[in-house]
Amino acid sequence: MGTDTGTTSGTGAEAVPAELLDNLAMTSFTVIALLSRTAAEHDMSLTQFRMLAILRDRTPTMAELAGFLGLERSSVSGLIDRVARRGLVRRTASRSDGRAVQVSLTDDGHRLAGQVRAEVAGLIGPLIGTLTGAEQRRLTQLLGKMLA
Amino acid sequence: MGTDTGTTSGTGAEAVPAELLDNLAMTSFTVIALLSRTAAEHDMSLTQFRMLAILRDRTPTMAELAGFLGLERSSVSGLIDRVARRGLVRRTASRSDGRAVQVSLTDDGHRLAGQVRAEVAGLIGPLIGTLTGAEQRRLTQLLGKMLA
DNA sequence: TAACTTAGATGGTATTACGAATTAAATCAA
DNA sequence: TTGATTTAATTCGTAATACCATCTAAGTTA
Repeated sequence: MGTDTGTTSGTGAEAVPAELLDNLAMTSFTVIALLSRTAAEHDMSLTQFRMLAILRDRTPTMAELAGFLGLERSSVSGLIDRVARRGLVRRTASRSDGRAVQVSLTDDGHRLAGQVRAEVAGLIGPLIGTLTGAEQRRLTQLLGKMLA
Repeated sequence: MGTDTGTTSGTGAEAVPAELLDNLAMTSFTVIALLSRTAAEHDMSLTQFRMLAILRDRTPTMAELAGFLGLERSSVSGLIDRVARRGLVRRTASRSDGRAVQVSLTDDGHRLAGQVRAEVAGLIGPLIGTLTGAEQRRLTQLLGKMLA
């Protein structure tokens, strides 16, 4: 009793194996903590880091960016304010819509985004280093299937 | 160039495959977002939810709890204040150390923690439902090995 | 007993994120 | 074309998060 999430022999593949749930949660917390720490070393929040990653290959409007981040537009205004103050992103008036604002990375922003990504890769290395090459490929594939 | 994280034929298993890095990050954001949303529906933050999960099978001191959460002790004080105000946790004076405080879940806290966990399982279900049973077991095992 | 260390709480600050209200531009209707 | 409505973004006020520095009380050590 207590944990009602065990691998019950139910009506098919519906019940979530408790161990998978736990492993997914723990992995996620580990990865996110790692991303946060790396971002923090560059005086960035996790959200700012996400934003930089998103802007690497996009130039969205404020509303679109809010959509990507799952935030309200009002939240993104302040977020961009702070990052723009540091010269990492730039606001450009949209030519097609006089109300809209296009957000893009500056050169500094591009540099920082790339650098942080490399650092993250360095930190994730030891984590996935416990897996053999074949296991890494299998994990990549399984996660990919799940996300699809 | 630009992305310096490709699967370089390096000195062994050191380089991080970019795709694995991306899949891990995306999975983590997905899972964390799911946890956050579920917590938010119960007027809890992600940290509060983590705290509840931790307290399910522990009765740590404030300092120990801070260690589990990776937070400063001062941050945990306020965190516990807010959750205790809602009757989910309880502070008890430690008998072995007059300075220390033991934190434990109340019955309400236990109930809520269990309920939220069940809801999370329900939301993760569709995600991992794309995998066959065998794939789920393999994923569980791979994540477990990585976390070990 | 005096000096030090540790546990927790408190106060002040910056950030985050929200909702409500505001301004300006765009669209739709008459 | 004017007037009403919708939409994009910002601003304002609020609550929560988390930090650091500081404080108090309780332990430990010299």
